[in-house]
Amino acid sequence: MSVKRRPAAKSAEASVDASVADRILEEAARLFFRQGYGASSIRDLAAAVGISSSTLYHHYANKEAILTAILERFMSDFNGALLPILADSRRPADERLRAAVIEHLVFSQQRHTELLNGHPFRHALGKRTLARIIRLQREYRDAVVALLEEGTRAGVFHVADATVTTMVLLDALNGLREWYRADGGMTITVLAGTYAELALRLCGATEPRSRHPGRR
Amino acid sequence: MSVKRRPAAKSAEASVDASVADRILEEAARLFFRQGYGASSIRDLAAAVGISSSTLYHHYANKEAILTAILERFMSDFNGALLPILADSRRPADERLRAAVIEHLVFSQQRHTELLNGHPFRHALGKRTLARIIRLQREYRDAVVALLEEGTRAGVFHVADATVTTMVLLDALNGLREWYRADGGMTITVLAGTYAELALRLCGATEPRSRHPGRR
DNA sequence: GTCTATATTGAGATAGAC
DNA sequence: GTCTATCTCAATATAGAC
Repeated sequence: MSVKRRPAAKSAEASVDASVADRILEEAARLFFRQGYGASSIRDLAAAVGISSSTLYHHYANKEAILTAILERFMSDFNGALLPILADSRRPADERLRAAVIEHLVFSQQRHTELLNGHPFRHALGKRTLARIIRLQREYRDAVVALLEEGTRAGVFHVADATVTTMVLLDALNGLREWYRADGGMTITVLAGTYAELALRLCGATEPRSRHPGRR
Repeated sequence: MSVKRRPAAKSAEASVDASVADRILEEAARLFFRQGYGASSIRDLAAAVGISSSTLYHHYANKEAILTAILERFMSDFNGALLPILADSRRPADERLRAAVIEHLVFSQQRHTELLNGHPFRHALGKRTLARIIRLQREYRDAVVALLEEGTRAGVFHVADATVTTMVLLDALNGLREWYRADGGMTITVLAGTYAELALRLCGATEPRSRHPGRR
């Protein structure tokens, strides 16, 4: 349970109609994102949800289980959205890459509080859980590598080292959430378009001169 | 004190001739890097250095002061190494970018345990300290933006949005430390060369056909 | 400058009633 | 399923002798 329906990008206030287990995940994601996992106490979380701390333990075994639930749900939803785009063999590689970059950024921004993967959290997770998370990340990464290789074989890309190029691309995409703030005037959609152009450049896609980004 | 001489990339064992304050920083960086700041206790650290926990407080006011010392020393050394490269107006922009990318990666790898900036640590630092750290980061970032703009004006680069392109580049460079392990067969020097090529591509530098990376 | 205690706080988690 | 009250422990930091 608690993995069922969920209003992905709830605007601001806590969902009124969501189950307690879901509201816990929602508030936990917000807290962990803002204050960090270690600095968010079980009591903080209980207060944010509006329940007592012991009620939390009725819904989740412990603090780590909450973090795990957030991460696994996000990652599996994320892969569910991205993998079909990457592997859609009917479209040319550059189109798929462009679409994937945009979806990656838009999806991540819509649910940015749940995007908690990063150095710190590795230390908070048990071995088995960490392994599952990493498997999901690797699945996505491998799909990107495969796309770059396929595109290079097709002559659409010119990628010398698909693995390194993929890491460069993904690190750039994931880095965005560290500095992007929605109130800065740049919409995520516009920004995603810019990133897509840069990704194509990175992969040595032949740039159509008509809409090349090389202007100031 | 403790900010003076320091053997930058000490191979493995603790320096015998270093001061206690320096050895504390060295072991703290290792511990924080491996286990995370929150998960490293003052007792762990004392044990690693081979002193009692109370002796630590003779050298540093508290745990945060140790983290601060590590971060500030690293960042200021880093800027000291990189800013002159970026701003060396005698060299063409593409050469400077290539050199900076390589130095960024090599420097970061040599002292990778000290490279602790990332989401988690922001929550461990006080406001004033955090502001100083961010100022140093911004100084570096601005220098990169300036280089991209200068190179574009000179026709060496074709960068549409220097700020976004800079973030893409820096996020990619900083992301490396999360997944790179020196025992994986790839030397950091080779890898840095690949990153430099990709950086030039990203900036729309006119690729000399003789050594273009577009081969498998 | 280093040590052996120890004070103090706040965390995660549980007991058991309703 | 939710609460109040509490246990237990580990962490930062300090006191004060040598």
